[in-house]
Amino acid sequence: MYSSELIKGTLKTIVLKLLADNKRMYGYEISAKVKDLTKSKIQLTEGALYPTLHALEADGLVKTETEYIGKRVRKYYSLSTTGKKSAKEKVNEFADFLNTMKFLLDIPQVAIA
Amino acid sequence: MYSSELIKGTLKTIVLKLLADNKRMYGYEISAKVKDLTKSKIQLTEGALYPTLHALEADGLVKTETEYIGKRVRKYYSLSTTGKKSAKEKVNEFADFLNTMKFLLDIPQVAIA
DNA sequence: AACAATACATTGGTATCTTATGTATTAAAA
DNA sequence: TTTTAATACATAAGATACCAATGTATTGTT
Repeated sequence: MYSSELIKGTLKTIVLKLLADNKRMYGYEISAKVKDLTKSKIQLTEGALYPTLHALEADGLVKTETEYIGKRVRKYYSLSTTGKKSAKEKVNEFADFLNTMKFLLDIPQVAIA
Repeated sequence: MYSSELIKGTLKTIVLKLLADNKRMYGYEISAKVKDLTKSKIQLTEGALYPTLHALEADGLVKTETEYIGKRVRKYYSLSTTGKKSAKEKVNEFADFLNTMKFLLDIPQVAIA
């Protein structure tokens, strides 16, 4: 787990990227996927995730379809056309930022785990 | 310039790293150095920088000496023993975070500029 | 029967930033 | 020479994005 400030500003990028790769996902699935992919180093809290998903929807970047699994509701999110464009932009911007920070903090190349 | 969310949570790490490399620096110098090193991609605002420096001082991570250049005041910051330790930890944590994000966002290796 | 996991959501609080404003000195440009 | 830009500090108000806590309800596991 990283100190909480670090995650700030990356949540939307993470969500958009996952949706770009997976076509449609629901909230709980997104948080589980992130936890899994990061070996629990990043764990999205519900208080952060759901408001973010709602904001993405309000901005027209994602659309939703609600389904019932038995009696339990499940809300699927998928990227709109604008969302697909935004996903690429956000990931590219982060890639650029990553390189800038690596240079600024003099961080050496690390082998891919 | 990156969208403002991205920078969030990185300011302390940047300041500590610069002080680790330069022994002592003053506020204006820090912001100028960051702007220079990042080709203006990261520009620290005064409203963010000065409160951060004061917080680092309050936490005992940096110490200060005030000097006068003519009639103009200049406040130098340098790392305390705790600050040196903290600088290494923060940079290491951020390096780890960058690798996690690189994997999560599927960002390819980029040639060093 | 009780607990953990699944699945949604909201509220209150905090940290961290941006924007704007303020003061003052010094150097450069018009 | 006067005005603008750069140097150098600082604070206040407001926005944003998050965390922690709480809530509801269903389903699977012990």
